[in-house]
Amino acid sequence: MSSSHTIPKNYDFREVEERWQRTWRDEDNYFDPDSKKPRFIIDTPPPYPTGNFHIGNALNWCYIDFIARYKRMRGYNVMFPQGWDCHGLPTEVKVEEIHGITKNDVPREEFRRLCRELTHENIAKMRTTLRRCGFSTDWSHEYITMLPEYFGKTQLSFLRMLEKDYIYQSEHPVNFCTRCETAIAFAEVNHEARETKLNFFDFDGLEIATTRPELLAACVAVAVNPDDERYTDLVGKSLTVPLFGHEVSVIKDGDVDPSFGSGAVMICTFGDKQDVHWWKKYGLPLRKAIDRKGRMTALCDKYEGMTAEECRAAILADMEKDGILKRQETIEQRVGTCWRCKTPIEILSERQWFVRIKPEKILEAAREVHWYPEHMLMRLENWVEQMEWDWCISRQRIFATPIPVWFCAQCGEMVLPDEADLPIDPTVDRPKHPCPNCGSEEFVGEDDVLDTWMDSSISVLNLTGWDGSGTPAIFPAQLRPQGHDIIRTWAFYTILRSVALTGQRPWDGILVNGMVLGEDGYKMSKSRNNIIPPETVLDKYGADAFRQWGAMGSATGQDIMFNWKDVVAASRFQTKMWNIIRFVLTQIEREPVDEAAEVTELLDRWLLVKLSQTAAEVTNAFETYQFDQGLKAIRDFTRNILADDYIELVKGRLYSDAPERASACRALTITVDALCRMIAPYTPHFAEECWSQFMEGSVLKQPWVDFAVDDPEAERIGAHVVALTAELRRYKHDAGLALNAPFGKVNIYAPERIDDSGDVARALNATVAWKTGEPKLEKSVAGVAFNMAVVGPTLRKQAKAFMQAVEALPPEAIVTPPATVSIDDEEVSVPEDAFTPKFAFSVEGEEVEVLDFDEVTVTLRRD
RNA sequence: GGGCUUGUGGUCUAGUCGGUUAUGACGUCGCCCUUACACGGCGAAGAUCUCCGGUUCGAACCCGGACAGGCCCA
Repeated sequence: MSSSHTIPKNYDFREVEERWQRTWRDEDNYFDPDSKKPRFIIDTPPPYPTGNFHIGNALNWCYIDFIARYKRMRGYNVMFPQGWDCHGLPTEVKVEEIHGITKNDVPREEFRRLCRELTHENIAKMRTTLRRCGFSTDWSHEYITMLPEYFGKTQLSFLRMLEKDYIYQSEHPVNFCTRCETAIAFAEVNHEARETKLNFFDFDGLEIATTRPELLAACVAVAVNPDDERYTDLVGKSLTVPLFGHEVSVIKDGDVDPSFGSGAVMICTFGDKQDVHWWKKYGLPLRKAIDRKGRMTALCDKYEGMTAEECRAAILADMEKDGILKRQETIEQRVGTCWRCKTPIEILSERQWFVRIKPEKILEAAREVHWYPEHMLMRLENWVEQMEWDWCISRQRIFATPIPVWFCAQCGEMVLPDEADLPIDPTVDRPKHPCPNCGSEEFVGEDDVLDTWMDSSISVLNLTGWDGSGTPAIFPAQLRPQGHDIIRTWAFYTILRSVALTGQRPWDGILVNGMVLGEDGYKMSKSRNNIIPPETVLDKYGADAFRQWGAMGSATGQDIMFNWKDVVAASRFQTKMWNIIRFVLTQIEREPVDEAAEVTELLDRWLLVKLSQTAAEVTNAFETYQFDQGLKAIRDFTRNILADDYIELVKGRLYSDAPERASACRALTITVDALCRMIAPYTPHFAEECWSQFMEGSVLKQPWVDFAVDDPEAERIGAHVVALTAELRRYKHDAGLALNAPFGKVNIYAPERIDDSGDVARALNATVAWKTGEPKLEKSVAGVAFNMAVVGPTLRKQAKAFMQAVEALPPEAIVTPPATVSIDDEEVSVPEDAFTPKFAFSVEGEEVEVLDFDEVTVTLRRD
């Protein structure tokens, strides 16, 4: 116990949080590789370093921090790393914007340098926010994917998967953004609704409807539904493509929707995924009409060099001129767009690198992982089961991990670097050996780079120390926390890579959190102007209040609406608890407290029972990642049990000089100690500050509450006393009396002897006499109360009739139930505890009021 | 079009292996500045638990359907 001191009247979160953040040392949060403690490795998401830590990230980090702090207190060796997923288009675009250049204006390496520079600045800003939130990050396990030590591992993983035939290159249709000039994966394609024109035109005598006339030059077939009687004669015939003149044949396929457009569809390479499907199925020729920059190719004759949009207008104009354009309809269409720049994607056939997808193996591993909440697994299953193409991992960009491959300029042989030399940049570095096939020393470096997910999908391998020589000793990790928006990307790719490189699942569990919506209920976005940066909340109410909001906003896994009210409520709870701390402190400092004092009095024992139940509830909540329930249990206990019930009842005893006050002081000390520990994962600064008023050292380094009190007698009788007091106070209130007004004489008749140490009398400002047995009152039975939990299951269909029969019984029979009652001439036995009588009281002589409360009868005479 | 998910007082929300009076917060109203706290205390009002049907003695909860919202995807 610390010596007597003054505790500030108000809790100043600004001063307190800043002070503790200065006091804590990073080393305390380091994962210890030599430790004998059980491990708890968290595969934290590496955010994209935009410079702003989004409130959605912050929610995710709150969860992670709750877990990390809880697990440390439980004696685990916790790894809570911080990664940064640096590569990718957004930074390239930002650099182009800042410096007023395009990526081709400066040498490749210079452009990369500018990207790295910006990224470092952004990371620095975001680190500040992380620290302000009070996250217990393990800064010794920070990783930055753009640094050689990380992307060298990305390259190593690439080579390993290439060896295992998981990676191959091939020409295949891919999603391509012509603005970014790069291939992208399906996961990066968004779908947007747009209005467009459906154009009906004469195709060599057949009416065809298309939304993409600019692809006419790429037309390779016309398809109709086999059951469509309009076109049965045409199948197998050949038609001449208007404006271009090449011949295509008419095929039949059940996928053609006869009710859409004219029922005849032209297949082009490639208008959409369906075209790719048919193209493969029927082995159709390939006609490339659009190039990587979105310009029409030489195949398009006079339209060559136009953009797709210009070409569309030109072709429609020409059709009109030739009189073959019949009509146009406006329709709503869903178009795939680039996730980053919103440009409609094209499907181009390109030589690209792919990762083979082996659905069964991925699903097998995914099912070994424990999913919280469980149903999120289904999202992954649905995604995996409907995948049609392999994962396209090559990108035609600059700021990314280079694909570590050269090709022999003479014979085309693929040449790989020595693993010891990684990382390499094949556009700068040269192979150390001549071509093993032809001996040539002329090489062409691969200038494609890797999809950013190739970096981030080995985060857990990196953390566990994977070096290509097998499965790391501390693999798999214990937990992956992430949002449900990236299940089909980050979670999916990580499982895929883990299976490919180690043959195992990457983690024991995955905790999927919801999205943070704005106060208006919509996803936060610039256009809606509903973005709230975490810093705004930190400035106004502090990190601990923000963290409480994160815990309480909604059940884990559900989307959570940002809500200032909840933040305010959180900060008020801190004020409330702070005042409790002040109260307890003044009481225990009044006289030196004997640490060995025993908790002897009824209500003190009752408090400890409730505390013990709360501790069990909070522990269970942490174990199942139900952070809202844990904090709710703490708040309920603190406000209702501790403040409103207990302290109000024992105040009088504490103010007195009664020897029994030592028992209350002891109970309060134990309670405050446990509360500080339990709330520490949620509000570390606040918990430290409270703890430091009483105890030495840091609460964060204390073991988790290990507190179980089993005292059924105190629990039962204490509950009676508390409820009884509440009833009597309500009575006082209803009678228009102040709660501390003198109240006269109260006789309480309970079935057993109760010793409340005089607490009730002091709380009510009354003379209280506890008695056993029944008061000498005249009472009459006024009704009956049924215990449905007994009546229902026992009597089932007869329940209703039974209740009617009981109600019809004479009063004595309700007080002393008969063995049976008759229902429809049948004798039905009366189950135990099926009902209790409701009494009405009448008193002769002295005028006393009677309160009937459970098994307890109270008579009172007001002064 | 498909998958997942949600629908509870004015607002947001808890809850449900089916059981008497449905949780809490904010808001509203009334009383109270009681030696921790007015950022407080005590109390009140306010919900046919989205709708329809089914199972059941009994449904907010289980089943079927409808409607509406959200997310992900085609």
